Amino acid sequence: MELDERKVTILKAIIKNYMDTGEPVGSRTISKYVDNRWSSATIRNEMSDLEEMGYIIQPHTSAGRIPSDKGYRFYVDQIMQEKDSEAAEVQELMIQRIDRLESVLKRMAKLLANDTNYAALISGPRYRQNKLKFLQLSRVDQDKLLIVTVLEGNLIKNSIVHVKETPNDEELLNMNILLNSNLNGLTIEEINLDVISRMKQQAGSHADVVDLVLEQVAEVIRADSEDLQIYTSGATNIFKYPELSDNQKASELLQTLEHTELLKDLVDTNGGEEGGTGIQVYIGEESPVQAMRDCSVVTANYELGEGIRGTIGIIGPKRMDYEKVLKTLRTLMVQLEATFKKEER
Amino acid sequence: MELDERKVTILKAIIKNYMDTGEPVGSRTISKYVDNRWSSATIRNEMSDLEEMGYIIQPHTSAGRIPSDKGYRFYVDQIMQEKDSEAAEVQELMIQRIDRLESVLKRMAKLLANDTNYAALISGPRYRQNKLKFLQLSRVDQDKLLIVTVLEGNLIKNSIVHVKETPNDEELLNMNILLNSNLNGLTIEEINLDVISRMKQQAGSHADVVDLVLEQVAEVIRADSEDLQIYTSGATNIFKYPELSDNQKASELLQTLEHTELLKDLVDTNGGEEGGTGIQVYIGEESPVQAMRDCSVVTANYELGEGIRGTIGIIGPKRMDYEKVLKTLRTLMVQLEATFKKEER
DNA sequence: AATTAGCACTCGAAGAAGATGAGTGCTAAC
DNA sequence: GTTAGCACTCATCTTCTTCGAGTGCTAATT
Repeated sequence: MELDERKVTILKAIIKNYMDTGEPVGSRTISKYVDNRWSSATIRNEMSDLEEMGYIIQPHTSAGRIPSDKGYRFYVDQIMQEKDSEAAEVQELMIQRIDRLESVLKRMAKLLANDTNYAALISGPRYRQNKLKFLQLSRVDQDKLLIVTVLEGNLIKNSIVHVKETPNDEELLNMNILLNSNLNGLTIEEINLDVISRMKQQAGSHADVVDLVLEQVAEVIRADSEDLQIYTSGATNIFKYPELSDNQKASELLQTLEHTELLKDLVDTNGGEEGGTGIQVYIGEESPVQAMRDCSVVTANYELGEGIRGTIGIIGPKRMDYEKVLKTLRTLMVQLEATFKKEER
Repeated sequence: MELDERKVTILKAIIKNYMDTGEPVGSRTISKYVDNRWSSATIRNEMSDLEEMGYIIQPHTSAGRIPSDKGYRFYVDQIMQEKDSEAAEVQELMIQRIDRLESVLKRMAKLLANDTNYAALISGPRYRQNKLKFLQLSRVDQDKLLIVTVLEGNLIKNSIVHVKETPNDEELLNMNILLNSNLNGLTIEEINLDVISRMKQQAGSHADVVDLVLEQVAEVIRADSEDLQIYTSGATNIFKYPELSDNQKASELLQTLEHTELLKDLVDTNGGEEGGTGIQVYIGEESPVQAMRDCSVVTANYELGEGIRGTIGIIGPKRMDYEKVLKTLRTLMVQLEATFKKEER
């Protein structure tokens, strides 16, 4: 059997209606929806076909139909084809200042959740193969040294180490020159024994400090690439959708959103490979995350230059407003990247 | 009427039983619980008295009794009096290293939630009237300066500013000396026009950089004292308690936990004034947060020296295991402060 | 051949009626 | 002061009924 034009019209009508109400929709409703172009009986026949083809489902014998995963998939694929020109108006994307990327991302998640009424998720960027750009030692106390580590991409990390005795100002100055001239531009893998021993030699009486500093630098870089930061917002929005808010499901979903390690699968996938917008839609069973099998998940990858990339995601009911979500995400990505570029300028 | 010994025994028995089961407890249950020391009829009479006195409540005529807020209050007050000597064993409080206080606090909230099976909340420390300890300018790019600001209490903040042209190394060195000699030990209020104009004069050709730096410093300090960080963990634990997990209540409570601004009242209160352990117990209606009127909330204030203080909180059902929670909190506080001191050493 | 009106049928949801039993209050006896 | 005994209450569970939205099928119509 083929999906002729009338079937498509009816399928879309079913999906649209179900999106609004969340209730199974019957043949008479559709008949009215299409201005009685066809009678309810005709619609019934068509619906019967559509069900046989797997696009819609009857929850029980005497209920209307709801879209199946396949039905949503068809709908979404259609939307994705239509290039929407107009951008969604994202409320107040006045990111006044990137003080810390983290805070921008958090605010962005909040914005998204508020704007869409679904749950939003955003992963902090991963910095791969990052290079050292700049190191600075300073004395902050009698026995404490502050190490500021700047990585490629202007990622800044601080650490404080304790030493028996801090070098004096001149020695510090020399150490800073020593560290920077030896280490700048190296990735952590490139800092090998050879480099280290040469530095120690040059450091003379303060070789122990070199050790401490290197240890810290290694830890800073490792910590950053290891624990993936994921921020969520609007998780409780799911209570707005009856089909998700029964206790069992809501509990599972919220628990998943609370434990970021369970969200890795969502964020790890490199959706950008298709070269398109990098936006992916997972409907129901398609989701890589167990607890989201009753939801739809839309993810988008952002890239802030120099391989710094992360993921934004929206989690909502299967009947989410895909059109709006896709638009909003696209707009947001553009703005995020633009804001970042401007700041980097 | 007086609370004689038998009434107290029975009241405690009711509370203990209710804590375990979450179901109203009847006279026969209690009778068995006290090894038939008194018959169910006697218990009934006593229960009738206890109800009249407001310590227990009958949800409906033919149900057992449950403790009222007043009943819990009595019980908790008794526990608080008994000085428990033995410390609770808090799982694996091996905080290997304070890399960033933030991450320690997050982990601690997680720990607490796991350990108690209630929701945990922890507020980042507030730094009041903070003094500048150290400033450092470095060049990281052609047109970018890195400003590292260290405040009293070793709170470190970074910011990057754009300048038309960075000073050369020697000028930078001089500027650092200038900034530190003029600003160290001052609070933001103390940086007045007088100080600023004097510095600008001394800075000569790079007076504009001084402006930029001061602006950043002001912002860093302001941002930090303004937005109070609150981390929550184990929010979904509330689904473990039927009396809290009906959709209405759970939704409200979770929403409150998601919006940190609603938690301010819990964290702002300065419970330490009584001079004791600084632990406070809010039972039901006593809670300052609307959505927690059906819960109990236990908060404790920690202090990490130099006026850096914050709050830890546990949110659970009224029938929470107060004894355990109090013990755990006390232990945790001691350990947190000890860890911090050691690290500061 | 496609469409539609008509009708019997299905089945979940909501409500009513009754059965169950845990738990109480009260009284009278110990 | 304590306890046994008993009538009474009332939430909960089960069963039964009603109701109606929605279907599938058939026969008539275009």
